[in-house]
Amino acid sequence: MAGSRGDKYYDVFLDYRVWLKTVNNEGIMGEGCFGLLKDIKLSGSLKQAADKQEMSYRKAWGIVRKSEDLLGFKLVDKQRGGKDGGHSYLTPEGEDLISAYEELRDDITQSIKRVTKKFFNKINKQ
Amino acid sequence: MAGSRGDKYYDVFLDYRVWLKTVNNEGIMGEGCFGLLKDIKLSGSLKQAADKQEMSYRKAWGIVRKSEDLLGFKLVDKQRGGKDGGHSYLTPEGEDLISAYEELRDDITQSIKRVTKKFFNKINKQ
DNA sequence: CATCGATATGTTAATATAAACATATCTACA
DNA sequence: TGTAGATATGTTTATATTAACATATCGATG
Repeated sequence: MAGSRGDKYYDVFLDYRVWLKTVNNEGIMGEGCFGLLKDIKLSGSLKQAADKQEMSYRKAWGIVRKSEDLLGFKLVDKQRGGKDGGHSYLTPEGEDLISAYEELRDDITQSIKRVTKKFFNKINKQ
Repeated sequence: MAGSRGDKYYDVFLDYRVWLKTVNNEGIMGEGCFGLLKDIKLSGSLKQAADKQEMSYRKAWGIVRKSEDLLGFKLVDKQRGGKDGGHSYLTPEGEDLISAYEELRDDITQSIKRVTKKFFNKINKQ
């Protein structure tokens, strides 16, 4: 029976989240912002990135703005008007941030995998 | 200036959270529940544990109940009535869970520290 | 110089989460 | 046998987070 003592806990798992935050505990960047920035890099458009991430443009714009406001510098170089209506590109700082974050996330994923294995070994032995 | 390019990012840091969850993505245990269980172990009382964690008894009780409901077994052996009004002790399963979780958390803390160092080295070099 | 499509942003409605309030139940012990 | 103090739980209020709606602006190009 699911959850009962003695089964192998196949129905539970360890989950985690990481954020870059200000010392004032305000979230600068998490998975949402990261995904957005990555898709901006791919598509050259905040709107397209928002669509890809299945969030409203309003929300996506707000996430980027908050992040930039907290950091004090631009992550995205945004242009409006013109034939295509506008476009968005990552600034060098934006590029730096997502590559560092990606590396961070990969590293933590490994850690979590290792710890998860250990955790469930321990639990299942008991 | 805080946040501006070129400073050492002293004003930002990496934060994280971990949870034990059901595959249905319901939280079984996080820091809140862990802290409670630990204080129940120390005090022998859900009420005292709630006070220690600075949360209402109602909330504490709900956290433990949800956790137990999802797992399908008891984490706390609760007795009511009597001279002292009642008491709560961890079940062997509860003991197992907090010791495993504690080990898990310690391990992840180490991982995060290592990754944080790497992250900020990278960021600050750029 | 009108259009189109993306950026920009205020406002309001809907949900979800958490806090607060209220009240009942249990039982060793004086 | 009434009391005290902790467990047990429904209900409601408040708060925070997210989604939805509405509307303005910009500017290369036909």
